[in-house]
Amino acid sequence: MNNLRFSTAIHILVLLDKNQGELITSDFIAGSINVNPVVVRREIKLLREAGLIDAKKGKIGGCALAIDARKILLGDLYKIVNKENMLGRKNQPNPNCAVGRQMNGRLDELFDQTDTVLIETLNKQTVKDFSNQFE
Amino acid sequence: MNNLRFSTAIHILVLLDKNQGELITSDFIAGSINVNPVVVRREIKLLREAGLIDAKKGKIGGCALAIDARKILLGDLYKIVNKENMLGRKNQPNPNCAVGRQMNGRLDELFDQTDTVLIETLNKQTVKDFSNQFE
DNA sequence: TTTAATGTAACAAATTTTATTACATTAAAG
DNA sequence: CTTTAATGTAATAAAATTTGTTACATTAAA
Repeated sequence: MNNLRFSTAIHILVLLDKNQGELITSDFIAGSINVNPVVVRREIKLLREAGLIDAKKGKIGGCALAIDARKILLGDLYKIVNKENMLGRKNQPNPNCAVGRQMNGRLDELFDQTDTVLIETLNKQTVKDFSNQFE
Repeated sequence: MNNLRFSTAIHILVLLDKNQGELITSDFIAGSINVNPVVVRREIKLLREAGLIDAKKGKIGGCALAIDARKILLGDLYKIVNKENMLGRKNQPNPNCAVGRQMNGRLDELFDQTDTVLIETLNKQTVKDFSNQFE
């Protein structure tokens, strides 16, 4: 997770929460985050596919929350923007070594356990909880 | 944490635990992990600086655990090999936007909390616990 | 003195991440 | 029905990160 995806996604959702009832453009969002609008639209695509956001095309288009920010858990958001294990990747160890042969099986268990704890922890907070911290 | 560092480091420590009393070379370790020996030595450097490993130079050199594997917590290991936030990096938002201006402060809190929980979770297991899973 | 190891710097290659350009599509408004 | 302003997305470029490799200095045993 050495990227900007979680930060970008939560920034988008906070902006939409703070502007409920309006349609917000990706250019406006990009201006707040300070990244390229296409990067924002790529992130919005994922959030849309996950059912968090609705987008309207055409003139006077833009996007808005599809569900209440109180229903969006941060762990769910994390899962949308990150498909990898938190503890990173695995090597492809030597199968002729007893340790090497067993390593990835053990790491898979550890990685799964760790990801589960992380997501459960994040799920204790909603986007609304996070957004409410902003004045 | 989109890299091989944690997997590589724990692989090294398991090998050393499984070969207590011997000096193990970075070439042997590299053969088990299936990576370049210099990559192994780079990781060993960190583990050495953290006091987990001793290395002996010269002919019949190699490395060994400096402390008992039962004293090495996985959370401590994680901190040695990863200096970034688990949830990734932060943008440099627009300070002229009310949300953008506050975003990184809020993310810092969330990121710190999350890292703390992860590390505490990992600290429930030692390298020995992990190593004992290997036949 | 030779040999086999660590230690590390310097650089190359590969992969991942982000930025940019271009353009098709959509829908409102004149 | 044409213009305008937005999304949607593909293709590519650029930047940054990660891993691999080469080279060589240093160390210590034989």
